[in-house]
Order: sequence, then C-alpha cells, then structure tokens
Amino acid sequence: MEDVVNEPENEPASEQDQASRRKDKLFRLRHSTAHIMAQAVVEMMPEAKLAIGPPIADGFYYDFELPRSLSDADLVEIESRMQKIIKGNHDFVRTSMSRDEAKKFFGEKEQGYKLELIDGIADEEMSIYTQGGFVDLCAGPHVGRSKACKHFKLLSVAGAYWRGDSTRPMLQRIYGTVWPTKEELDTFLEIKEEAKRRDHRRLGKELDLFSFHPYSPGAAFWHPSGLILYEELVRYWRELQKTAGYMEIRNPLIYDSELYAVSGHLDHYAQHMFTLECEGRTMCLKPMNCPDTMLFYKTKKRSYRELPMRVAETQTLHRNELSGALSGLTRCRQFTQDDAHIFATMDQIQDEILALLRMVHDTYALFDLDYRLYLSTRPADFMGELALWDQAEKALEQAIEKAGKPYHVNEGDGAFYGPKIDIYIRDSMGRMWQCATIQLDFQLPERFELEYVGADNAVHRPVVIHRAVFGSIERFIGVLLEHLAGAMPTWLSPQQAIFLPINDDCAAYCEKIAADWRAKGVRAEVDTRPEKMGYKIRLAELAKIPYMLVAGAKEIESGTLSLRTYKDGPRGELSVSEIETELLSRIAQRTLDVNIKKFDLDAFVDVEDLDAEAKEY
RNA sequence: GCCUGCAUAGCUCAGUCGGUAGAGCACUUCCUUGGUAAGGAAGAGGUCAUCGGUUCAAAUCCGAUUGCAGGCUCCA
Repeated sequence: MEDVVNEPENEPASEQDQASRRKDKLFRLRHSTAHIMAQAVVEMMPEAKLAIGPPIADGFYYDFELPRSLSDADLVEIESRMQKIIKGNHDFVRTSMSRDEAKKFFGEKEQGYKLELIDGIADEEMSIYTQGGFVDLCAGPHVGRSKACKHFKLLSVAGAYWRGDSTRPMLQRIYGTVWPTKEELDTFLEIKEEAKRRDHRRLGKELDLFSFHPYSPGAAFWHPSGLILYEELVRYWRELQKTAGYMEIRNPLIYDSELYAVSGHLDHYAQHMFTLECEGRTMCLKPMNCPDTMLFYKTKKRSYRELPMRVAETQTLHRNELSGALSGLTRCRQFTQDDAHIFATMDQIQDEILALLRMVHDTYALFDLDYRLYLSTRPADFMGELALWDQAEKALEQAIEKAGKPYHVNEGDGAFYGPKIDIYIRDSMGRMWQCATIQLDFQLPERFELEYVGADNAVHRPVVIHRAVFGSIERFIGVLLEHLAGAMPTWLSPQQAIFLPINDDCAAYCEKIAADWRAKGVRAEVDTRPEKMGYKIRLAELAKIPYMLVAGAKEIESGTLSLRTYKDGPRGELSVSEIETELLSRIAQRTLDVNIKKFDLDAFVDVEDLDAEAKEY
C-alpha cells in the first residue's frame, strides 16, 4: 500500500521506537487534517478568522471565529469539501517568512489571532505550511500529501475561549478524528458508540440505581438498588480501614465561616461554598473534611505515642460547582469522599504512603481497574520550609519506588501546601479520572497549630496526609458502572440471585431456599409472576442479575436447581448446596466474577497527554 | 458562568405546511401454568419543561427561565 505519511527512513526495531513512530505518524496525520478542515471552512466562509488547530489525544480540532453559528448540517458540508481537497492530493509544503513578512501576510488577510500568535513566537523566522493554496502559520510537521488524511470524520462543534481564557472571545471549535486506516477509524467510532451505551447516566436509569431532579441539580437521588451498591462499597471501605488501623469519626455538616478563615479556604474557595445566614453568623456547608478533622485532633493533647493517627470520615460534602461543569455522578455538587487524614511525624511518612499505595492497589485490583500514578513536586508558589519539602518529596519517591509501580513525575505541579501523588483511573472512553489521591500538607498543621508531645517531652508539629481511595463514592460508582458496563460482581450486585419457578407448584420450593439464603445475607428474590421462562430470563438478564436459578418438577425431585449465571450463561443442574457454597464464597471473597470487555484504546490514545484533572482537596 | 444544541406518557422515540397528540416497552385487569432473552387481550396514562409573545389557531414560530447534553473555563 502506498504510504503517503512521512516516515522516518531508518527501521527501528524496539517496541518503544515503534510506539514513538506511531505517535509521530498520528500527530502529523491529525495536524494535517486540521489544516484541511480549516481550508474547507475558509472556502465556505471567507470571513472566517483562524485561531489554532492542534492534534489531540484521539483526533484534532480547529478554533474559528465565524460570522454565524455552525450546525451539524454545516459539518456535513465541511466534510464533503474536505473530501474534495483530500482527493486533490495536495503536497504539504513548508516555507518560511520573516516576522515582518508574516505580519504583513496575515495582516492583509485580517487574521488577528494569527498576528497575536506571531507576537508570541520567539524565533524571527516563521514556519509556514501550504497545501492546495491554503496557507497557515504552523510549526509542523505534516504528512507529505493530503491523501493520507482520507479516513477522517468530523465529530462535534463546541465553544472554546481564545487561548483558554474566559475573559477572551468565545470561538467555535470543530472536533474531528482521523486514522491511518479505515479499520482504525471504524474501531474508534465503534468504541465511541459502546461508550455511549455504557454511559453511567444511561445505566443508572436502566438499572434503576439513581436519578437526578431539577430541584437539586448536581445531587443524586439514590434508589434502593443504587443505595445497595453505595453501601456495599462503604462496607468494604470500613473493613479496609479497620484492618489498616484507622479510627472513624463523624463531624458536623455546617460550620461558621470562621473555620474556613482559619484553614485558609475562604480566600481561595469561597465562591464554591454554599453558605447560609444564621443569627447574624455566616455558616458554610462543608466542602471538604480537612478543617473539621483538625478540630477533632485538637480536642485533647496528643502524644507521639498516638502517631501515626489515622482518622477516617465519610461525610457528605457540598461544592457549588458551576452549572455547566456538572455531569452525572462524576461531577456533583453533593458527594461523599472516603476520606481520611493521617497525622504523622516526618519519619513515618514513607511507611504510611507505601501502605496507602498498597491499599489503593488492592482496592482497584478488586475491579481490575487500570490506574496510573503521578508524583507532583514543589510548585513555584510553595509555602513552608524548603528542607521540609525536600525531605517529603524524597519520602514520597522512595515509597512509590518501593511500591514498584511505574509513575510519572509532574515537576512543580504539587499543591502549594505540599507534594502529592495523584492516582488516575482510565474509564471506558480512555478518559482519565482522578479518584484516589494522596497529599501531604504542611500548611494545615501550621494554621491550626497542631501539636504533639514527643519522646523528648518537647512540643512538635505533625504532618498531615490527606487521602482518599475511591475518591468520591459517587464518581467511583460512575466510573465503575462504565468500566463493568453495569454488570457488577456478585458481592456488589444489588440483587444477587433470582429464582425462576417454572410454575406455581414450584414457587414454594424456591421461596424456601430463597428465605434460607436471605438469612445468610444473600440478596435473593423469587419471580412468581405468571410469565413464561423466556420472559423471566430476559428480564433477569437485562437486570444483570448474577445468579438465575430455574426450578421445575425435575429440580424439586432431585433437590437441585438449574443454574444460569450472567457471566457464563446456562450451567445446568447443580445441587442446592453446591450453588450456595459457590455463591457465599464469591460474596465473602469479593470475587470479580464478571466478564470485562476492555476497549483497546492504548493503541490509539497518547497516554502521556494527561489533562490535569481535579485537585479535590 | 460562557458557546452550541436538546426538552412530547415512567422509558425509548414518532408527530408533515401552525389546525387541540401517537407507537413500542413498562404499568393495571383478565386469559394463559410454562423449561433458559419478549404468550394473548383489554385498559389506564400527556397543561407537549416553565413563563410570556406572535396568530382566528402554537407541541410546532419568537423571547426569557430552568434542567440536561457536548465542549470551554473552573476544580484547595
């Protein structure tokens, strides 16, 4: 096959080289397709002002200022114009202009955004790419000829601020995707479809787990089935805390704003806090647990013998997120963190971090969730002593090395109050979600003047570690639903077993076993509706119930049940005790008894391109 | 918050040119007692998100509001 994408001449063999070659190839392809799209848009609307058009993780976009809003119908027209340009198989030609030439050229075309870009370029020589008469300021590189870009599709139109600055004009952004082959394009589009099917908002409705109501935007109504999921996760979390030496507390929800003046949140976070007036005082719904946990610590004089002191709290939090930022369970105004604060000495940090990394690993392994670690170090605007930071960063790095999991370092990306380890889960669309987080905090102990009495009988200041494993329970459930496509392992499943009697004569047999199992903690029901087997099976399958148990005269006779599982389909007639043993063991062991269909996005997505998400504390 | 789009029965969606609303599933009742993804019949269910405007007449056209979606921004 003719390869019109520029390829390096040599033939590197290593996997890493291959990966980087592919990355380079995709980069060129996407960047070039963005140019072709811009050409088509300018053809259609000569008044269009061009901003920027870079390649992104799974495609490209280009930002325009246009005389009118684009519709989906416009996308169709732009696509067909692009097809024409691509068929022309134009060369991408690199030339250059001096700063003045470029200013004159783009000035005459009234391309103000390009002029602004030129002003931002240090080099005196401007790199220019031309294809089929379309000229753009661009560092490149590009493909050789436009034909390489034929497997593309425009995806959506969206608003985007010029230079990402909300005080600057809102431009129109067109997103598209492009792949070297038709197969890859089709696969990508299929994955997008599948992701839509397993969107947690859709599954939440289908499985009757939760809902939202306009009267309380950004806050979930947990339905009975959803609440079971929620409570099972929290139950697991409690067990985990207990074995790891945590104590659990429960603090109030509403505090005098003075608390947040002390913690420093009022300066930075006031706009995100819900407040209410009460007898002349301003009260705040708490947006995080840290400040009030500090109050708990201070309720008595602490000794070094109590450290490390691990204090957990799951209390409802409220954050007044911008209405446009809300999204299902993954971005709520009301949510719950599986939060804990560890009060420790500097010497204890490394062991604590290591234990936390193991806790996160074990928890995510329960669901076969892929995750990545990012170590964020001292930022420019850090507070506290330099030596403290150095010591802490070293402790974090050593812990992370000991944990043996690869990680990336984000230099200077730490919070001003301390370095941190961010843990990102990848969801079904390849999006990264910050769920777990481990953050050191030198500032909070200062602000609250935390102390403990050391072995030397002198007063010392502890360090605080903030940490969450699930992150927010709401977000974690959202991610989990999409990851598992709604089919929960038996231990988590809202309904674990359903009995399907063939006819009324078999109902009593089923009821008896079901009652026995319920007494043993199994969530089991009997479907006594006068419906045919096929119908009952269908409903049980749609509800994704792990254990389906069919009983007729045959089974009653032999004291068995015909087992069908969501995971494996029909498994035939088995003794009641055999099934019970397996079921109880899977629940007790928290077995991951599901088929996980993973999208192979690794081949497509540049995982290094991580949009830094949420610093939740 | 900003840009664009969407809002019709519990759910998924039709609804032509502006002429007072329709399907499937779910629900209720009845019939059917059956063997691994939909048995049959009947019934009930809607202030077409809300408010306002245009019009003889608005689900339909216009405006505002609310919510949702995709983005942007934000995310101690």
